Amino acid sequence: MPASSPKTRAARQPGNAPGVPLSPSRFGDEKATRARILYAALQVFAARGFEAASLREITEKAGVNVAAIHYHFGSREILVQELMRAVAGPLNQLRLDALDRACAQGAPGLEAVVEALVGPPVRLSFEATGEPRLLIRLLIQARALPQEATNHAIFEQYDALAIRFVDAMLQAEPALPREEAFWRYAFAIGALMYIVSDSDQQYHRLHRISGGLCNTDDPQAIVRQLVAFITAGIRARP
Amino acid sequence: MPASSPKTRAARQPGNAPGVPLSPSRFGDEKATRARILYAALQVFAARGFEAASLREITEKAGVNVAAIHYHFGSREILVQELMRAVAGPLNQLRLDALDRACAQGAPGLEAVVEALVGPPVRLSFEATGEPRLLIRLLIQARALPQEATNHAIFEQYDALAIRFVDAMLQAEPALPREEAFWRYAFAIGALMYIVSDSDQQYHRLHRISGGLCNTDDPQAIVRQLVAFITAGIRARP
DNA sequence: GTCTATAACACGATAGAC
DNA sequence: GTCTATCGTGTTATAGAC
Repeated sequence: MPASSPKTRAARQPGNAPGVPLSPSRFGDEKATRARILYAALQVFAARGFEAASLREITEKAGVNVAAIHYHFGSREILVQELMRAVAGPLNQLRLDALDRACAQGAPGLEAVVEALVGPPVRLSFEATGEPRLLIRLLIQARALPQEATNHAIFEQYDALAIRFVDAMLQAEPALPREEAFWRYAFAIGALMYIVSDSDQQYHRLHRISGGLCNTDDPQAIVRQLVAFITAGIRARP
Repeated sequence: MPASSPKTRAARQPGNAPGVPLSPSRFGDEKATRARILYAALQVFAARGFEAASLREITEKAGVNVAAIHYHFGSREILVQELMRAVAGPLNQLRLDALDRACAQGAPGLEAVVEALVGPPVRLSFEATGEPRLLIRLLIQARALPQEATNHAIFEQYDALAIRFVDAMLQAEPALPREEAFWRYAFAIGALMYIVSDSDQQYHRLHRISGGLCNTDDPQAIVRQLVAFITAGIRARP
């Protein structure tokens, strides 16, 4: 593994502006090989898992050569890290922006705080990528299988996000004990990730077992249901 | 892939009694090769993911030969299926038993229903296996990566469980609309799985970001927090 | 039932032509 | 920047001795 120049040159290349929501065309110039690899990697890693996915499947989907990944990223592991950064960063920025907007109109109520937490990921997951739910499925797998490559890349920014939102929850509900606020933040994230991942194309579990009552393809319905459930849960007497 | 006799003979072999909680020794006779393979498979699949794990790592951990898996199970895929069945069956039976016990003392309150839903998996996950949380991590991965092998094996029994518990929720809270009951059942499962998987040996995210306030190694605390949050969420006005 | 040996193939990575 | 060819390794699965 020599520190050859193409790798380091490719690693410095911008390719993806921070804070920009994901979409097939927003990993950079859609024609650029690097951008096409990243989007194909999103699809394949989300569908197969990080360890199980192969670079060959990614390059086939991207329509590029196998060697292109090593030229543009240097290694499989670096590709994973850059993908996670490209996914987690914009998503969390949307949440922080939503929280800032809520705070700009005075001290936000609990509903507004929870909406800022769950609204952006649900909407982004459905609207911003070609196939919905890829994004959340990728994050679920980063959690399900802790790996050095994925965790170090994303945990730091998620920790800061959590503390920011817990503080906002505590400000909206001053009677809430600090310990409960942290537990319930975690419960909220769990409910969010589970429901978004639930309804993938093949199974639609909740839709099926509810006899069609729950439309898990409607992001507005998901957000509405999540906010009602989570706010009531946060307000529960310990 | 000829339908040779050893495979089918091995597949019929009982090896694991239904309804028995999981533990290293309860996949069957602890000395039996088949039982040792199953327990090693639980550990390795939970740690690495279904596709990424190799049979070699499983057989090394079980102290058996590589060929033993093919002799006792026939193929990698059948091993996965039998493992999922051995994991999901006993867990859900514990939940149904707990619900039955609650119903035996008259119509159960919502707290009792939720406790029957989340208590058994939390306790089983911590107490019944050598390494805690292996069990839930396995189920999370079965959800995160939909595969024919895992999903068909477990979804049917989970569907029945869901409907049983939603009915119990509706009986405890007659004013609750049926649609909301299904949404909130899914949210409860999401919160449960997320919190149990959160605190694996390396990261302990919630414990860390809460500054040590939340003890995610205490199953009683987890169940208490889950029940408070979920019951309040279920009772939310739509 | 358990082992060794090996077939048949997919993987990540790299060298080197263009 | 992009391709082909290939190396070395690890994988599932099976054949056959014991």
